[in-house]
Amino acid sequence: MPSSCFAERLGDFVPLSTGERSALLRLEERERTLRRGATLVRENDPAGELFILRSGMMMSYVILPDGSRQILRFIFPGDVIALPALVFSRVPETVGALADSVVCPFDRPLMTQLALEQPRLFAVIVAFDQAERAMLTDRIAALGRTSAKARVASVLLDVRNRLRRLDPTIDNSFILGLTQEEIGDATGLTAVHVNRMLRQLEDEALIRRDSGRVTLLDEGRLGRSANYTDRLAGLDLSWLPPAA
Amino acid sequence: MPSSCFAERLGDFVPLSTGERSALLRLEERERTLRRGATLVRENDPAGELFILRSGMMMSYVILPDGSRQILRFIFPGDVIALPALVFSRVPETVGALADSVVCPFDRPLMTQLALEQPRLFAVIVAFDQAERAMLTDRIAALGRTSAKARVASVLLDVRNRLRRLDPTIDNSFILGLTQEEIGDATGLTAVHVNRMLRQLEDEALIRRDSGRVTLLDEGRLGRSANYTDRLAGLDLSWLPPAA
DNA sequence: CGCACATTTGAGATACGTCAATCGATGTGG
DNA sequence: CCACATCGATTGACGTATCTCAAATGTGCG
Repeated sequence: MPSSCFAERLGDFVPLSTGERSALLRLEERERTLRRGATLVRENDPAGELFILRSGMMMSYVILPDGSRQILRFIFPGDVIALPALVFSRVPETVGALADSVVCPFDRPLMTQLALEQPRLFAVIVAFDQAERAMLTDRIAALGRTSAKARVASVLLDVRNRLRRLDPTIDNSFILGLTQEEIGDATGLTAVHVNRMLRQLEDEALIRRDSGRVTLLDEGRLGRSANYTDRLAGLDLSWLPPAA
Repeated sequence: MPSSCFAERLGDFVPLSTGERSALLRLEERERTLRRGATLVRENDPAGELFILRSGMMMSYVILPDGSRQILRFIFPGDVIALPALVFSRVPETVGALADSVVCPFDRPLMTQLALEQPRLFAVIVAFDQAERAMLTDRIAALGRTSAKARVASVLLDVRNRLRRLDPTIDNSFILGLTQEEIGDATGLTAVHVNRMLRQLEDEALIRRDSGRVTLLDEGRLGRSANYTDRLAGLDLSWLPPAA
């Protein structure tokens, strides 16, 4: 059976039946390639397709009236893209590629069908969405009540943890893949100030940097100062009935 | 048939069958009363029950290590409380009462059962949750990229719109029901600065205030300066199959 | 080899926070 | 019914985290 990156990810958390796996495969029949910088869907576009990210790294963001950008989430392989498009007539967020990426587009009705015919599977998708919701609230707390340094640290930890989930090989050292301006747009800061915060983290021996590669030198202290929680690690799917 | 405030709310968006209404009623068989200031669930409590707010006004929030508080969302009658508890073993947010309130507690398995036996209904609940997700991302954008004045204005608009959905009588004048400290904890500001922003909004003839009552004097200008979107108004549930 | 873009650093401006005091409303015990 | 405590709103003076503007220094890519 061909592999579904979505099924692989869900399978890390709950066992999936053959029927469920093949239902998931139907979501990944097509492919589209995006170069870094490309836009997949634009805010206010009529909602048409949903996507699953197969490889690369993407982000969703909004542009405010004054032209500034707020990045809402980083998107990694196995994530569902534009789930909100399921319930809005116009998509509420722009989605763009942070690195060369491959997505699998599928039509909204396919997800509806899955909701009605594979309720267990749909419940798993909802569970992941809740984990993501928790990440959004963490970000709200970070933006509202933590320092610039903490917010930058939290982005570093977040990206590292998401990358490690895809490649358990990754330890404390990884390629960030974000410009300082992108970090700033995610944390509500200026690129200039992000730079100063990175330098400070480096001066305090919390991280090391060379040419795009970041090494976390004291993860414990970093995590505490950033008030960081890995939400995917806290998921509890034991309430799901066994696979059909 | 007795009324379910949850069914009433969903019924504003999609027609519900008799069977669906009675399934929803099972979620509201019990009641618990809370006084203003009372805590319903506390962050890190083991996840047990979910709730539907029947009357009053509540909030969810987190307390950061330095003792500061970030309010994540305001909760109004008909809202599901602690949905994240469905998928986490420990609840990620504290929920407390902003006004004397009545909630209907129900056990997690009841929601699971609903997910599996009433997929259409569950899809509606997911849709509402997506609307709420959009409100969270709006708040992220507000915290990250808008001025203190805009954030305060956006809270005013948000509360007014939510209240109006419950009582269409409400026009531009309403009882806010929040202290300035609570507004600050929602917007990432200090109570002192919230006060100054309210005064500025008043000086600019955007709002009027007397003793807890707020009147929006220029909703258009207020909405633009706050970059506010009513997410519930943008919901599109036409993709749902007809009621069983 | 040169151009676009990201990073880095400095100097000065500002939005928002902190601290502190006053005032009014509400409630409570004596 | 009053004295007093409490809590929220208000305002002023001052401190500081972060932004803005500007220029220099890399750095990958055609």
